[in-house]
Amino acid sequence: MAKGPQNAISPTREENFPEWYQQVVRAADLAENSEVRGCMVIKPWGYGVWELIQQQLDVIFKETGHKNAYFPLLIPVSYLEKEAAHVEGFATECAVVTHHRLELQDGKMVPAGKLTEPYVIRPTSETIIGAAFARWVHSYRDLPLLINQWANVMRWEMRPRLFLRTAEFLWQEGHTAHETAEEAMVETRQMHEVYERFLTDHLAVPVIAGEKTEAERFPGALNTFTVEAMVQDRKAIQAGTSHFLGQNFSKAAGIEFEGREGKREFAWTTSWGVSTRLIGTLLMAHSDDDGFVLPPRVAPTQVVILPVMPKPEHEGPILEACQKLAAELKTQLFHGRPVTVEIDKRDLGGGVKNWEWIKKGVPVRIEIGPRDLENGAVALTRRDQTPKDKQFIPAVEAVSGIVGILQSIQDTLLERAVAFRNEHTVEITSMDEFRKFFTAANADQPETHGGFALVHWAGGVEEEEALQQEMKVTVRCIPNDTALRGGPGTCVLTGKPAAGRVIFAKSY
RNA sequence: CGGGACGUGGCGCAGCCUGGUAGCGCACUACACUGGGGGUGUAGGGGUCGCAGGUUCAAAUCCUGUCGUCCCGACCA
Repeated sequence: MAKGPQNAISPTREENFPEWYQQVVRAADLAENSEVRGCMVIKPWGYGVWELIQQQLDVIFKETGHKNAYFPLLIPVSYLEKEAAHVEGFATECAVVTHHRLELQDGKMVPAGKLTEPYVIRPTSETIIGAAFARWVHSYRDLPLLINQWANVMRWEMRPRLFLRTAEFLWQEGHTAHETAEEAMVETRQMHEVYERFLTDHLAVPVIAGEKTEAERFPGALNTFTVEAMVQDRKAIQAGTSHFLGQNFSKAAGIEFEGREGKREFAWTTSWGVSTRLIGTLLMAHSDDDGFVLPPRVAPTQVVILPVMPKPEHEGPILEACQKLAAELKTQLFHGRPVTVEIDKRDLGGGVKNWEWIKKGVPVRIEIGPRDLENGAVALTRRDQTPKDKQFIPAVEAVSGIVGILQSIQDTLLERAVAFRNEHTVEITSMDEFRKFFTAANADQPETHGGFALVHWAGGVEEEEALQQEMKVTVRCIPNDTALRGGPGTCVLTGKPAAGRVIFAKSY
């Protein structure tokens, strides 16, 4: 029994958060960088998490009346020109396709067959979906149009980070068109609430839901709603946005219909999306210095069974017991789905397997050895507790109790995240305090500092940009929650009357 | 795109300053002993040093360019 490092991940969160993040992604076998700049290979364990996110969100989308469809990857450049603010927002990060053929010249493949009109690889699909909507909508009877697309998009980011900001990423983008502004706003808010609920109930990540200020709004949108999570370095991460696009995109794309009064009207559109960034959010919200910690609802495997077979003669009976237990566990339903179980039969020694699963973040590990077989017991360990907190319980209890245990882990993760966020959310009433809160004591090697600051705010785009310049903080949102929002007060910067508080934070 | 660091077997690194064709730890393979916190021993396999040029009798080591990665900034799901 050699002693290893105390934690499986080095450096720890405290020592170097960005590096810790990279190490967890790798240790948990979630993804790796590929040979293509800024693009990642999502490995089975990471993709398994995405599949669960997808499946569960998809159910909610369908429940709320949406249907899936698929639109082209390539968008004619001219489409982007139609909405001024939109082009400006995305122009600098578009990958452009200019040719449609390769020819061999001097042993090298060179592009040939220049396209008359170049395409961009979609950075988002408002424009091309808008063009389709324009063809589909003729009458108010065709509305609302409620469409969702699961797709990949590409944004040529300057500084990619696995899951958080990759050049290509997977997401879903909802696009809807409505007869009236009110209806479109109801839709926008509905999806905003769906995201809030999903993050909280499924990912165990508490969020502050609210509206973006003008400075942070989606290019071309009239209102943007966001759910903002706090991760363990106390920064904010925008986890899902819903946009009320007004008639900007319908005018640009020509989504017109004949209204009830017989007049031509432009539709009111919305769009909303979440991406594989959710996996990065999950990771930074829950993981510890031993690796990934998965909320059971999105764990590709919820229970791993580790056979302990000191002698060859144990193999038969123990594997049999493992299979029996696995079969029984699978009869249990957790949130409507059979508990997912894997038996790790690999011939690896001692704690090696155990630590692998710890690093991958599997919610429950169950060991079955010869002693347990005699006692009809199993050794159960939860990922939300330390590896030492192993409990020996009768096998039947493991089966009957598994759903409760999974739910308990799910709840614990949420509680911890809520506690962490509350601990680092402060009300601030002066610029001195504000600067102090958002300034690291050690500028060269900034320690973890800051958090969410609730402040009265009456500033505009310019003031926000100034603060971003000065200390990298931005208004994350104007919270919906009236308790957070509070009553009227005095703007911390300008001294002008402010309607309520906003959340400031440094962000990803 | 601006500032900084770096690219040597799967991973982490040394070697580079003072050029002479590659080394360490972990991982991997086999066998044995082990086996409920990642164990031990023995024997092995694997790299031409990101890529492209240049200097040189000779380059991982020097020069130029380029691509990529990481951190900070600007931009962003």
